[in-house]
Amino acid sequence: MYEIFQKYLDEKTELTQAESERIQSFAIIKKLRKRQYLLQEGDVWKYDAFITQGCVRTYTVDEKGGEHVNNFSIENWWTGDRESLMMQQPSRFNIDAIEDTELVLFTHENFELLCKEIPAFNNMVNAILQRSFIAAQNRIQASLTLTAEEKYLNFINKYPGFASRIPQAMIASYLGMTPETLSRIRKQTAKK
Amino acid sequence: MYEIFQKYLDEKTELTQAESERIQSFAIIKKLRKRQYLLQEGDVWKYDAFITQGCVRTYTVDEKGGEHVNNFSIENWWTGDRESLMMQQPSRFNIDAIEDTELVLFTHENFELLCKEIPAFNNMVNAILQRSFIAAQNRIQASLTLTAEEKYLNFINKYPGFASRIPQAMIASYLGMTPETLSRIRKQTAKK
DNA sequence: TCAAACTCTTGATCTAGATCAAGTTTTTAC
DNA sequence: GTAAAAACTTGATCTAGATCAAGAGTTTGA
Repeated sequence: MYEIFQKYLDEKTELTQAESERIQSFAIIKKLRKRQYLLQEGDVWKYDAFITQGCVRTYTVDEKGGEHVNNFSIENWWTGDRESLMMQQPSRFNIDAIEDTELVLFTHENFELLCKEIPAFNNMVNAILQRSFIAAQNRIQASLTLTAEEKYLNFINKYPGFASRIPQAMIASYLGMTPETLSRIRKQTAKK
Repeated sequence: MYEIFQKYLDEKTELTQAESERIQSFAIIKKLRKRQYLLQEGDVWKYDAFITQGCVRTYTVDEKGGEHVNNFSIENWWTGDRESLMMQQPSRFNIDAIEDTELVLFTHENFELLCKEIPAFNNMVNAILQRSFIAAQNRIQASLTLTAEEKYLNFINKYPGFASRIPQAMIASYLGMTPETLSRIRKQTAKK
């Protein structure tokens, strides 16, 4: 499934044949079964990871055992724990597969090497980071200003297709509400 | 007050004399009085802005006129609206000064030029963005998992010094609660 | 220097969404 | 194919925090 990542690169950057090959030479293909962990709380995250197929969630577990979903990532997105990676510290997050998933991994060492060697690659990485940051800001904004119902409508509007492949309870958690509340909201909005 | 920005650069990067001068040649010094806008909703943001002195808030206004504070930025931090800047679209945010404030501005054109010309500068900018993203992720995490009281304690722990220079009502808004609730929490926690 | 305008506190009441508890439906795994 | 486990719904009740209201500081600016 490396072709999917290659296609992504081709869309986002202009690379020479040699550069493309250099990138591919570092790529590690990884497959996850549904429920399988990519990262477990307490481990140090060491990769840059691109999803070519499937869906993954990033979440924390509180003292009472409750799970809080921070993020979903699907094909053509990146995943991982930047904080753990940058600070070389144990992660507070778990990442596991919601569906059978395929990824392209780079060790961060190799990834940084690619960023240094290939300016176009570095620029692409920075552009992605910009967009991730903007998305995070918008999410904070939404959490401060929207009601539960508005958060849900905003979510399905922004990420159509997610609702059908991700269990409702996880979406509820991502939106900061209980599964019961989301169920009632869905019933409400279906009527309209 | 450019020296403060120069000091920041010296701490974060290794620049030649010529590079430092090149950067300074693009710098625009801007002063804001308390309450003065740096950016108003509907305008397109065109700068990269570093605060050398003072404090600024980024906020939105909802249909009912309620203000929602997204961010505070103080000296040695950056501010602005990345989304408006990147997409060249009217901003949904207002930014105004909580105290008399001094900034160093770069037009985004010049800023990008500096990034291209000076790799060390580009690297610094990317490192800042990384940290901003991590901070945003942590804020999302906190908003999903913490109670009102925990959010406040987390805030004063993370940003000691902010509480004394920013009006309580704005902090309450930033934390996603009403001023009344924050006032009661402070009374509560003072007792302990 | 003093009135107007903010800022913060405190109390009473209300409500969106949480929690608790049972079903019902769907998926999974042998 | 079917039993067990997940996933979802629905109802009853509860509660953290919101809203409304009024008073007590504190700042501000002419």
